[in-house]
Amino acid sequence: MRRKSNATLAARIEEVSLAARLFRALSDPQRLRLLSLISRASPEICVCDLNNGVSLVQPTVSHHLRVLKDAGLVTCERRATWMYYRLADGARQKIRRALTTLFSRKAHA
Amino acid sequence: MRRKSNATLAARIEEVSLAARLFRALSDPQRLRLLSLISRASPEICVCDLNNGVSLVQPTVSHHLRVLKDAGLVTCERRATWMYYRLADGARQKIRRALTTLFSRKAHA
DNA sequence: TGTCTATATTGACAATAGTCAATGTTTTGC
DNA sequence: GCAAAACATTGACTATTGTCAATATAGACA
Repeated sequence: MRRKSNATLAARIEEVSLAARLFRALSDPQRLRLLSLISRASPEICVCDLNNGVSLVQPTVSHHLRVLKDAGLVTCERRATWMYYRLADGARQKIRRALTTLFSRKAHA
Repeated sequence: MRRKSNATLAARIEEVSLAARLFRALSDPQRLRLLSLISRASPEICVCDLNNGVSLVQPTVSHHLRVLKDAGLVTCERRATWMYYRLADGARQKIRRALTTLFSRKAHA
C-alpha cells in the first residue's frame, strides 16, 4: 500500500504555505522584539509595557500584536482597560514543527 | 559584577535583526518549497531540477535562490554549465539559534 | 451621562518584495 | 571564434508591508 497520494501532496503544499505564514510573522525586527518581550514575561505582559519596550507609536505596536495573534503565536486577554498578551500554548512547538516539515527527508511527495 | 552592559544590549539588537532577516528568507511559500527541495537533495541539486520543481520562471527561481544564499541558508557551486545548490553547513543550527535567542529567558537586557 | 485612559481600527503613504520579459554572462562543443 | 545551453542580472510592474496620524471603541470612575 502506497503511503503518498494526491491528498497528502495537497496537504504538504498547505503545510508549506502555513509555515511560510508563520515565518512571515517572525520576519520583522520590531515584531520579533515584541514577541521576545512577551515570551519572557511571566507569564503575561501589558500592552502599555510593550509600548514602552519599542520605539514605535501605539497603533503600530497594536498592528504588530495583531499579526502575532493572527499567526497563533500569542493570545491576549482583557482585564479592565488593560490588555495582557502572552505566548500562545505550543507556540514554540508550532515553529519547531514548521521547521521539521521543511527539513525532514521523508515528508517529500 | 554585572553581566549585562550596553555593549551586550547592542549585540542583542543586532541578534534580533539577524534573526528577522533569517525568518524573512523563510517567509515565502515558493522559497520554502525550493529550500525544502534543496534540503532533501543528497546532498545537492541542480538548478534545472529546481526550475522543474516549482511553477515559476527561471529568473524568479534564480532570485529566490539568491535570497536563500544571502541568508546563509544554502551554498552553491558551479560544475560545467550547471549550478548545484546544497544546504549550508549549520543552516538548521542557525535557525535553531535564532529561535533560542528569541525565546530564552536569560538573554534579555 | 460624561470624561478620561488604554487599546484597536482606519486611511494614507513610502518602502519593500515577488514576478516576469528581456538581456547579460559563463561554459561547452563544434 | 561561434552558437547553444544554463544560469544570473536588470528593469518594470504590481502587491504587500511597516509606519504614522486621526479616529473609534471599550472600560473605569466621578
